[in-house]
Amino acid sequence: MSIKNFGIGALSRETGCNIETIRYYERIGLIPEPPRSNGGHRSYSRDHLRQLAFVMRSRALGFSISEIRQLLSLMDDNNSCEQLQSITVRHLKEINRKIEELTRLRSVLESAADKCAGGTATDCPVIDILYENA
Amino acid sequence: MSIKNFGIGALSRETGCNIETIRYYERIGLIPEPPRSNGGHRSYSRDHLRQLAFVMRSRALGFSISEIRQLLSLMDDNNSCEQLQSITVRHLKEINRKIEELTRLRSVLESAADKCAGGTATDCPVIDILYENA
DNA sequence: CTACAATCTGTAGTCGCTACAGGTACAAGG
DNA sequence: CCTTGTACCTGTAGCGACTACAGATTGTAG
Repeated sequence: MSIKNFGIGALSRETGCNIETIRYYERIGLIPEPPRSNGGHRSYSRDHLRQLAFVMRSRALGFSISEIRQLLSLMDDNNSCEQLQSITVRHLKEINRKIEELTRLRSVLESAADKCAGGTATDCPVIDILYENA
Repeated sequence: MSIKNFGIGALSRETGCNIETIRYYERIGLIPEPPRSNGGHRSYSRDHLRQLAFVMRSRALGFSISEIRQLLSLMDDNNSCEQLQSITVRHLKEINRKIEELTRLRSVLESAADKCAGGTATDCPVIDILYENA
């Protein structure tokens, strides 16, 4: 007498996750294999939905698949919070690195675009900057 | 009586570009096919080096391969500077979008990491945040 | 001449999906 | 019960931008 289960299409609609992606996550072991109907159709419960939502949220926050795997295994064990925090902090550092990098790129490109004055391509400042050694 | 040419290894050392990547760029037509020695080894000149440096610098500035293809074709034609500028500006917008996104992620993750107080994984604030619907 | 480094081609793997093709299951209407 | 239409199934191939081999050939210094 379980609460009503649902198919992969409904799970996809609920979570906004592509059907192919759901099957992909299952194949690589990020989410558990659900039970099947007699005909072989996947049958999901609320728990599956919750787990998929966790994975999706982690992805949206920029965690890689292998980082998510770590998070999941740390949650299963009766681990201390510290390891989870350390993964998060490492991830944060990486995000900060990316932000700095992009900010640097932006200033280079902005200065190039600003200098464009409608000449011909051969003396375009964009080209100059791309030829420069940074 | 050309200035002395060099092999792919030297080009790799000079530019810092991986040998396999150089061959890859040649295969996809980002850099021209160089002449070959009798035995079939590639023989590069200063011009090749310059072209590869251009491609690498563009990549480092975050341009995609197809964007670089556009830049190259615009340089070949006697085009106006404006098209080059417009590619650059489009690219800049994308970079700004990414910076904003990463900044958003950072604040979410920072607040999670800050709240970690050394409890067990089950009540870790990191986990809570990953389960939340953003 | 020999040894060893450099280079060659071609293919397959990476990551995180996405997009088929070609088949089977299920739910609703007649 | 039967048909229709959709949902779903598996398996494989593709994307971008490389990277990593394997196995053969070439170039060069002692």
